[in-house]
Amino acid sequence: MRRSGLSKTRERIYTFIRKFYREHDYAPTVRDILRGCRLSSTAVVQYHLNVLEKEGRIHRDPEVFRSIRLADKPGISSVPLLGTVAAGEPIPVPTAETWTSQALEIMEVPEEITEGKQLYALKVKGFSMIDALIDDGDTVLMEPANTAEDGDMVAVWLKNEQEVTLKRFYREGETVCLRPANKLMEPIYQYPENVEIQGKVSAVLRKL
Amino acid sequence: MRRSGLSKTRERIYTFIRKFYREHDYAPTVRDILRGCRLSSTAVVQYHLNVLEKEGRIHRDPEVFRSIRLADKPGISSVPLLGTVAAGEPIPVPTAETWTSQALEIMEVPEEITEGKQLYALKVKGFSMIDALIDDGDTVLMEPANTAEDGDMVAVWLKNEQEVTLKRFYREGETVCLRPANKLMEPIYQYPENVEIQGKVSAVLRKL
DNA sequence: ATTCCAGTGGTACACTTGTGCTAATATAAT
DNA sequence: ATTATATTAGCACAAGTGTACCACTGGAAT
Repeated sequence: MRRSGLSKTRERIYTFIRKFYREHDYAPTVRDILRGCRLSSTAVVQYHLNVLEKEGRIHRDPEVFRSIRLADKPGISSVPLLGTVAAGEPIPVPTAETWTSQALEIMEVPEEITEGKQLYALKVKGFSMIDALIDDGDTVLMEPANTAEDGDMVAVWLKNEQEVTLKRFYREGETVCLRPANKLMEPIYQYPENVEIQGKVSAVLRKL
Repeated sequence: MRRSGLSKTRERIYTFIRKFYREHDYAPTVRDILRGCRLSSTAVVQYHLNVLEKEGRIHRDPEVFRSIRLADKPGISSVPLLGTVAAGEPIPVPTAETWTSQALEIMEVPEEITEGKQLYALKVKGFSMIDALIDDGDTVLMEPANTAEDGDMVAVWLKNEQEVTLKRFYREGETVCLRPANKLMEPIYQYPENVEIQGKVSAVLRKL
């Protein structure tokens, strides 16, 4: 008998449960495991399930069919809400530590929006970004960035003006053109030395 | 029978399943639902589960105990994208059949946004709603409604003008005041006979 | 040897569960 | 009123299911 090391059948059972969960999104029964692991007695399965539970690797409710749960979690992208952004304030740029340590809240967003990228969220205060069609109370999802491509919606820090605005970014010869998303309003032109890109706006979320 | 609006028992069953999942991490049986919703026949539960499955809100494997799975992953709701909305077009109002049958796409959004409510999504085409801070290409999440409270952002159909706009709704004596979200722009006043509420705007989603 | 124990096999019981069937009721449309 | 459709009700059956029980194997410690 192997005192050190893991029981082979028990590991096969455990991995089978994982596999079964991936394929069905619900737990297998004792007899599902029996067939899946080519065992010949429900008692064997029962025995190993009891051990696995005692080891804390699974949970079960007595007498409830398909009640096996793994000490495991589904992966949804959670995004830290790092603070608020208002007119005249620089946007806080997150570091590895601030990422979750000083998060006010963890927001859960679909992967569709993040596309796997590491984003952070900011709550917009005031109407200073209304020309970017961003309202008071909206949430913006930011992607950390120092540079931008033409057409990107970026958060820029204007050194002389000492303020942050959200604009679409275009290079035009020697200057930089910053266009509001709202086409009714006029673009502004700046020298590259005066603009500092703080991040790309990846999405806007408005809850009414 | 109510053709518009959702079956009450069916919604109770659906929310019970969600609640049960939150509490147990596995699906309820038909009889769990029966007891939890204080119904008196498994056939009633079976009937509504069949409808829910036809509507695409749940999935089941035949003859498998506790095989109910929600179309919504935990923390994420799926919302049918029913079409586009542009100036001069009425907003399509969904019925039970159109819910998933004619959905162009199923969008996944955080449950934080839907708050459990049954919403549908529309893609905005053109700039007709820019005074509501809604851009071309934005997605609006609509909640079906015929009435509105003061301050609600609603989609209204103006009969005389034959067009839909998104505005904030206020009653002012005999008339109805419709305010653009953009405070730079002027509100319009209408007689109640001319406005027909098509739904509440529950959220705005902009992907850049 | 003997004892101990993790692990395996086989089986049976009592209960649970999805489903099918029939009937009844309620509301809407004609 | 009549028809159609949605919903509720009661019940029975076959199969699925967790669990208890007993017997057995093989290696390790004594």
